[in-house]
Parts: sequence; structure tokens; C-alpha cells
Amino acid sequence: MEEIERSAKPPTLAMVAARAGVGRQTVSYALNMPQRVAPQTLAKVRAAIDELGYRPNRVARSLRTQATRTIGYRIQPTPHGVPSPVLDRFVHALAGTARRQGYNILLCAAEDDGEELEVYDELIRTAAVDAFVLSDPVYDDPRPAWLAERGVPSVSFGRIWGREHASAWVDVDGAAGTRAAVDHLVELGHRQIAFLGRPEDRATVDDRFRGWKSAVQDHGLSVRGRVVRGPAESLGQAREVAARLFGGKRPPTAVVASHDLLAIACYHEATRRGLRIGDDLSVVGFDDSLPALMAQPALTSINQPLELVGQEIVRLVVGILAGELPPDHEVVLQPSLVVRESTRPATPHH
Amino acid sequence: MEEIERSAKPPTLAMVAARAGVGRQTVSYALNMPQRVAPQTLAKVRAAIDELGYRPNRVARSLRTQATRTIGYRIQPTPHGVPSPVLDRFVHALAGTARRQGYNILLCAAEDDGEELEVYDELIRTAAVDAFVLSDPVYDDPRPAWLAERGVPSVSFGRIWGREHASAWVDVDGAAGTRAAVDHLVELGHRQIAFLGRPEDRATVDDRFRGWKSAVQDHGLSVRGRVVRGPAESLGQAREVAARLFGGKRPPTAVVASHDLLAIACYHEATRRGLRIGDDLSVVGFDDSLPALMAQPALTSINQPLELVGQEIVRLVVGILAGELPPDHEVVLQPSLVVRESTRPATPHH
DNA sequence: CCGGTTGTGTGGATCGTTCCACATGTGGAA
DNA sequence: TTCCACATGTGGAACGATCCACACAACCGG
Repeated sequence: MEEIERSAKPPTLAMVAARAGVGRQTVSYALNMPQRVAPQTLAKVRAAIDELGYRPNRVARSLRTQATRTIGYRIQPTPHGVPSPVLDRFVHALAGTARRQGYNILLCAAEDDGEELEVYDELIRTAAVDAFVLSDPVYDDPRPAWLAERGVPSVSFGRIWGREHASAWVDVDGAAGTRAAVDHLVELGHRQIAFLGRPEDRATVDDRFRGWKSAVQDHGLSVRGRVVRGPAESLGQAREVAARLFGGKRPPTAVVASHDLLAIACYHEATRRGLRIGDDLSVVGFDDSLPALMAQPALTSINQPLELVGQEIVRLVVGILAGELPPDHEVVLQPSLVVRESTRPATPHH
Repeated sequence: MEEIERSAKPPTLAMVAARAGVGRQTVSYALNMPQRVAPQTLAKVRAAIDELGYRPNRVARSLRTQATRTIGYRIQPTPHGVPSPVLDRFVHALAGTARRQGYNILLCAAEDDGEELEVYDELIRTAAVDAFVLSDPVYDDPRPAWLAERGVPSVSFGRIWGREHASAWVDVDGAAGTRAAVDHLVELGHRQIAFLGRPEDRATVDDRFRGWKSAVQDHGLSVRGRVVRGPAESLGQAREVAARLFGGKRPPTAVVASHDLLAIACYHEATRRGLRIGDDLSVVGFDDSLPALMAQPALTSINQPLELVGQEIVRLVVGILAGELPPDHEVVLQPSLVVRESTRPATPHH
């Protein structure tokens, strides 16, 4: 007889009020400002809430408060069939932390950067989100300012360069990562340590480059002829870039790559030349992605604390929306070197 | 002087009505049932909409219609540090298609399966979503029925076995994939073709197994002693499983793996035994993930049409919500074999 | 005993849209 | 002419929460 009613209409705040024998507003206070209501009344209201299994309707609340407690995030398109390996750990952390803070993550997809702003515009004008999380910022990224003009705060994964508009971001200290890689290689006895990276279109790569450069110099080693840069949108492209490593008369004994993809491309080119990774050439990647783990030998790589990044980003978004943090708050997190089999002591005959 | 007003309050339907000199309801009709209003009036209203840059407020609409046009999707946790490589192409397609249909995707995160239902419950009771997309169903998956009891439809990526509750799904024909792999290998001259898979905890693996088995039998080859199964939650585990391939007295010349991870584990074990992939042992993976592309030699693998799966899932969700499709609609899509370097003609000396 | 402050509780108005019921004008069938 | 069907347009009510203004005590110091 105590059968639970299936898919019956959910209880409303008014029903709870009636049940508890109080006014509607009192229930609202009990929910949002418990200290505003007398302890005895609070108990009554809470009992009624539990009995009815009441949960406030998010939509109604949003309409009245003009805030959806929803954060928009554009998931990146997958260029040239090479998906971003970093994505899912990060997004998972984002969604998990958001939930714990009472926020939701709304996904958007856009094919290109022009469409991206269109999508954002749509979401803003239909009042679907309160804020955005951005990722992969470029130099002088227009998005934060564009959003700010429309009254929508944003937090970026990756620091925003260019000072037109101060904006909030959380970034991983890439320089510290490559520095750790160089230190590790020097400790193994390497003296010819190259840097392999994409062109400077994104600040991320530059940051990693600077870490490598200053560390190499600090160890009194030369950076001349040790930098190879080129586009790496696909494995084929990356291999072409990696091939240039072996062109000079004194090839490096170790390589620090700005991405795991380039590191793997290094594997391919080294193997093609009869060099064994680890023994003849040490390689360090960046991102600690799945291919790094799967490579033979397993790739030493720099791990970004993506879970923490996601948490911090949500913390900033919520703080900024609540007015408790300035809209240009910045956070830098430290990566960690994961040593695997691709880095070994330098062999004497080099 | 034509300065655009920054972050001014967005126009409402009432403002559009005033501007066009018509009633509010007329504007609403113009938006949702254009054929209900006279062409001349429609033009006036549309002009007013354009001039003001009006977009209907999603929240208000949701409150009134009791539908959010939002679909929930739980992104899977990443077990043991090995993320699902399949995720991001799929999610991107999901979000893109949803947007084109006027729907949004809301992400949820849950650590374990118990928490998953809790999260769903919260979203349902706060009226945040209209439907859910499920993935990685298990045998007799309780989720569709649980959701249906609460009046919420769902569509699963992966077929739902068990007949307690008929439910909608979109799946890739895994058996056709492994069958294609076997056909390909037989054509290359292989006669000892093994299957490497996880235990039958998920229907997916079973499906792939059946394809391999029937294809092998159809070619008049033996399946005896050619099946190796075991847990593959990490690369280490997978290698242990793969190692069993080489135990017997007549090791296979070719392997069909139920996942790329297992295929890669095969690479490792083969290499450890001095066998060359391609020359001494042909390997086919499943999922066509990034590690497959990066492996040396590049792994022949079975590609799932994830973009299409995402599109179809959204189509089903929208159709079911509109009452135009039955809540147990089923769709099967075909995978395709991507031939790379890991499969070569069988060598005579085997 | 008064004016003021604080603590607590309340119902009406409101957010922006769609549903509902109804008003009007037109035209064709009876 | 009468009647009904149909096309078109309208304002009030409703969705379910919060904001606002206010009511009513209790308590304070003067």
C-alpha cells in the first residue's frame, strides 16, 4: 500500500510550505538562508522537505534570479583526426567539481573559431549559462574581452597573454616542466639536449621552450642548433619536423619535446635511422598522454595535474560569479616529471 | 553615437510585441508556429525581432513548457589512469548535433555507478534535463528502466541486453568489425588467427568475439585454443593476458584484439619474444584510437563511426521526446577496417 | 510609556515565456 | 439569412521559484 507514486509531479515549494504549516517565503529562507529562520521552524520545514523529497526546481530559480548556475565549455574540434589526448581527464574534473559546488557544465561544440563566438552568443542571449571556461588560448585571445563586454565572466585553462583585457586563468607551469626534464637528463649525463616544438602560435609551447632554454643555459650547455620547430598537426607532419633533429653533424643525445605527439614522432624517426630509444637517444614528452604510456619503450613525460586544474577553474568561476574573487585572478600549478624507460644514462661513445 | 549598449538587459518578447505593434502571443506564435500567423504580420514581427536582436529566453520557456531541451550525459571516470580513448570524438559529435537540433548537452560526473544514479536523480528532480544519453551499458543494465520509471527517456551508446525493459540504443556492429578483420587476415594467408579479449562482462566484447568466431569457422579454420581472455584494466594486466597467446605449441600468426589496448599489449609481448609485428605476427585492434595510429608499426584497427553514432543518438533522443519515435528504437551502424602496417601476408615458415 | 532596533514570518509581485479561452472577421454551406 | 468552420489576433493565468515590502512580536534604553 505504501507504493511509491511513479513519475508523479514533483513537489513544489508551496506544497512543502503547506505541509510544514508555514508561508512559502519561510521555506525559501530555510533553503537559502537557514540562519534567517528560527531553529524550531527550520526543523519543521526540513522535516517536510524530507517527507516530500522536495528539491527546488532549478529552472524556476534561474528565471527569478537571472542566474543558471551553469558554466559553458566548448569542447575542441579534433583537428586532422588527432584528438586532444588531454581532454577527458580535464573535463571529468571540471564536471565533478562543478557539481559539488552546485554548478553544471554545459557542453558546446563549434567547428571553427568563428562559429565559436556565435555559439557563445547564442548561449548568452538565451540566458543558458552564467560563465564560460575557455581552453587553448592564443596570443591576444579575443574571447575573454568579447565575453566581458557582454557581462559574462570567463576563466581560461592556459594563461592569457596580451594586456588589452585582464582576465582570469589557471595554467600549468610548463617552463618548470621542461626544466625538470632537462635537470633529469643532465643528471643522466646528457650534454646535447635538443628542444622539439611547434611554432610559437600558442603561448604554451613558448613557455615550455623557455624552461628548456634557461635550464640548458643554467647547466652551462649550449642551445645553438639545438632547437627544431615546425607544425605538428598530424603524425606525418610531426615526423618531418623530428627528422630535422638528425640532420646536423652532432646530433643530440637527448630530446625534450613540447608534446607527446612530437616525442612519438621522434621514436619513429630514430628507429628509422637505427637508433634505439633510451640507449642511443633519450626522449621526454609533454602531457603524459595515453600514447606515452603505450609507447615502446614507455615515454618519460611531463604530467599536468589536470584534475587540479579543473578544480581550480571551477573555484575561480564560482568565486568570480559570487564577487569574491577579482575577474583577473591567476593561478599557476606545478607539473611533475614521470620517469619511464625512454630516458637512460648517456652512453660514453657519443 | 551609434555605440552599442554593452551588457544591457536583453530584449524580451513583450518588447518585440510592442515594437511590432502586435500582442505578445502573436510573437510567440511567429516563433513557434509561423503558419498560425498571417504572412504580413509575420514579416512585421520578424523585422522587429531582427531590429532588437531578440532571442527567446530559454529559462522562461523551460519553466512554462516543463522541458529544458537539455540532454544529460555522464562522462565516464577514467579507471586506473587509462582514459577511454573513444570519448572525445563521440562527445564532440553529440554536442554538435544537439546544438543543430536546438538541444544542449549537460555533463555530469560520477565516481562510481552508485553515485551515477544519485546524480541522475538530482538532475531529474531539479528539472535540469529532459533525457539522458548512456554509454558502456552492462548486461541487464538497470539504468534505462530506472529512468523510465521516473518518466525520463534515455538512449544508450551500446545495445542493451536483457528484456526486462525495452529501451532505445545505437550500437556499432562489433561482430561485423571482427569479421572484416578475419576476412582481411585470411586474404593475407593467415590460418592461425587468435582472439584476444576481456571477459564477458560487457556485451561489447562478446559481440566482437562472436564476429571473430563465426568468421573463422566460415573460413573452415579452427577456433580451438585460439581464444585468450582476461582483465585488461591497465597495460600491465593486458600484457599478462597477451602473454598467454604465446604459451601454446602452435602460436598464432595473427591476432584480433577486442581493444587497441590489448593489441598494443600484444606488441609489447611479441617484441619481448623477438617477434616482429607485421612480419612474424599480424595484429588487428579495435577502436582506431590514438595509440593505434602512433604504434610502431601503425596498428590496423577497426574504426567506429563515432560522429555518426553521436548524430543518431541525438536523433533518437529528439524523436522520442517529440513522441515521433518509440522509446525502444534501435540502430546498428557499421564499423570499418583501417588497414595499416601491423597486418602483412603470412610468412611461409609458419 | 514611547520610539527604535532586531528577529521572525508572511503574501503579493515578478522573472519571460507559453497555455488557455475567447474575440473578431471572413467565407462557404444550408 | 443563418449557422458553423476557420483563420487570425488578443490579454489573463500559469509555470515555481525569489525579491520586496511589510506585519507583528520581543526587547532595548530613556
